[in-house]
Amino acid sequence: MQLSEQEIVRRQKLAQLRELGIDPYPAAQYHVDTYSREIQETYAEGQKVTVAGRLMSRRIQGKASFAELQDSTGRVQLYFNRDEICPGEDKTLYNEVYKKLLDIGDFIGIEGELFTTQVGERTIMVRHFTLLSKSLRPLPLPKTDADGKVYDQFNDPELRYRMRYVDLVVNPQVKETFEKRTRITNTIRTFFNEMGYLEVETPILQPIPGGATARPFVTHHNALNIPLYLRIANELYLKRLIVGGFEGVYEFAKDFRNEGMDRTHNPEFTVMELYVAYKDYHWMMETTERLLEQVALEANGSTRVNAWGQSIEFKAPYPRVPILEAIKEHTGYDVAGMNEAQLREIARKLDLEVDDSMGVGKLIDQIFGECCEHHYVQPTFIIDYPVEMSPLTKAHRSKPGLTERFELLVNGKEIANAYSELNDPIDQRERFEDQLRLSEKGDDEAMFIDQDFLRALEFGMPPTSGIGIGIDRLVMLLTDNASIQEVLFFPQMKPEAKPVELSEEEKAVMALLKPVGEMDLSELKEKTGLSNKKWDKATKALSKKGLFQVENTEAGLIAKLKG
RNA sequence: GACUUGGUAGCUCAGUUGGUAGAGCAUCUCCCUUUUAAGGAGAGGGUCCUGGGUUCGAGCCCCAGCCAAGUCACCA
Repeated sequence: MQLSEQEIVRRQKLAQLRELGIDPYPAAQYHVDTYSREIQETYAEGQKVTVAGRLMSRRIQGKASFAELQDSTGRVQLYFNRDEICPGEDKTLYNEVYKKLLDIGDFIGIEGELFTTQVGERTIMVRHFTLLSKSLRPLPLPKTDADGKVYDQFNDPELRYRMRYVDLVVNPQVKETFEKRTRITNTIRTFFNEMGYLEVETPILQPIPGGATARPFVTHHNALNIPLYLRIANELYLKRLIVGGFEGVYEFAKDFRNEGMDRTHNPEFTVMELYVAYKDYHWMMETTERLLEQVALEANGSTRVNAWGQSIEFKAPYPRVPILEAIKEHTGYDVAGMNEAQLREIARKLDLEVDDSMGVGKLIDQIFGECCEHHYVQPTFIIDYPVEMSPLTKAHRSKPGLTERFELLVNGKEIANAYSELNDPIDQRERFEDQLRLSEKGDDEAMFIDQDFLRALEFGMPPTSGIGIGIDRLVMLLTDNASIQEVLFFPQMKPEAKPVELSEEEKAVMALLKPVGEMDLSELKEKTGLSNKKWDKATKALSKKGLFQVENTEAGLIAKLKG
C-alpha cells in the first residue's frame, strides 16, 4: 500500500506511543458523563466533567493550547495547560504526547472543569486526557469564520458519497439530514401505531415480483434451484395479511428496481406501504393529508416547507383533481373514453414519444407525466385513473372505465400512490391476463400472474384501501435536498477501481502478451526467460488479478489477456 | 445510453502561444501561558485520472478509455 507522508508520520507516532507504554487502542470502556451540547446549554462554572470525542482542531501556544473536541452532539473547546496536566518535573505528557503524538481526528477522553475564557468561550480546563483511538488518516478540515464563510469545505460529491463516514464527521448539516430522516419515519410509525395498525415484515426474496410495474433484480437460490427476485413492491404480501384478518398493516420496505440511476433514482429505495380493511381511497386521502401535516410539523417545526426554491404548505386538506380533467386543463384535449389509436394520435400532436408497445394506460400516463405533472407544486391528489394503468385497483363506483386511485403530487413529483384495492378475484385475474398480453407485446415491465395471490383473494379480502409513500423522496422534500444520494447513507456507486500493482516478473509477462493478446503458453514462458518457480508465481498472481488466463484448446494451452 | 463540465499535494483550488508543477489550510522543525476561520519563522510533500498520439519538449493540444456531477432519454 502506498502511504502519503502524513500517513507514515501517524504510523510512526503510533509506534512512539506504544514505546511510552500508551495503548493507542485501549479496550476498557470510558465513562462519559457529559456531552458537548449539555455544556453549552447548562453551563456551571467549575463543574467537573468527563467527555469523549474526536480532536478536531488545535491552537498550540507554548505551554498552553486550545483545542476543539467533537462528540455526537457537537463541539466543545478544551484548554490544555502544561503545568495543569504535568504538575511534576516530567512534562512528557504535554510536550510529547499531547503536542507531538496526538493528531486531529484522534479520539480522546477528557476529565476537567468548566470555565469561561477571557474571550467568553465556554471551555474545559483539562486535568487528565486519555487516548481512546488513534486516527491514521488525516481528515479534511473545513473551517467557518465569524461571517459564516466556509473555507476548504469537503464538498466533492463523489468523495462524500464514497466516504460517508468522513462526510458525517466534517459536515454537520449532513448529519442533520439523516437525523431528520429518522424523525420522519418515527413520526409515521407513531401515527400508524396510534391508529392501532401493525408494523410487519414481508419477504424481500420473492418467487414472483409483483405489486408494481418495474424491472426486477434476479438472483438464484441454490438449495431450491429456482430463480428468486428482489421485491419491487410488497403490496401483494400485505394484502394477503388483510385476507388473513389484520385490520391494518404497514411496512417500511426496501424495494429494488433494476433501472437507471439519477438524482431521483437509486437501485434500492424505501417505500412505506399501508393497507387498512373496510376503508376506501377517500378515507386514505384524509388520512394521508393528516399524516403529512404531522410529519412536516415534527420535521421542521412548521407545516410550511421551503424546498427547491418553492414554499410548500402541507396543511390539510389538499385539492382533489381527476386525472382526465388535469389533462383537459393542461393540454386542451378531452381524452375520456378514447381508444389506443386515438390516444396515440393525441400524444403525437403533443410531440410526445410513443411506441407500439404502449397500451392505453401507458399513453395516458405519458401525456399526464409530460404535460401536467410539473404544474402541481402544492400537495395535490390526482384521482380516478383509467383502469388500463391500474391493474390492482378497484373499478370506480360511479365512473365507468376509471378506478378509485390517487397519486399525491408535491412539487411536480409523485410522493404517494394509493387506491381502493381490487378485491374481486375474477376481475383481478382478468387484469393480470391483460398485463400478460402487454408483456407479449414487448412491455418488459408488465406484471406476472401471481396465482397464490389470486387464491388468497378467492378466500375473500374485505374492502381495503392501500397506499405507498416514497420515503426517500419525501425526505428529500422535507430536508430540501435535490438528490436522492443526499438522503441515503450509502448511495449506489460504481465500484472504485483498485490500483493493480505488478511485480517485475508479472510485468515481463504482460509486456510480452499485451501486444499480441494471446500466445502459446510454452512459447510465452520461454520468451520471458523466467525460472519455473517465478513463472508459476507470476502467472498465478496475474490470473488472480484477472489480467491473464490459460485456455485449453485443440492447438494446446493458450495464454490469453483478460479484462 | 447521449450531450456538457470536471478529475493537479491529505483538503479546497490556481496553473498564461506548449518551456524546470503553485497557493491557502493540513503535516514536520523551532519559538510562544486564556486564543479564535488563520500566533510567528522555516522546511518537506505530486502516477497532474489511465493509455496512446502530435512535438525537441505536454498538466495544457489530439484520440481512446475510466470515474463523477449536471442536463436529457430510459425508468413511476
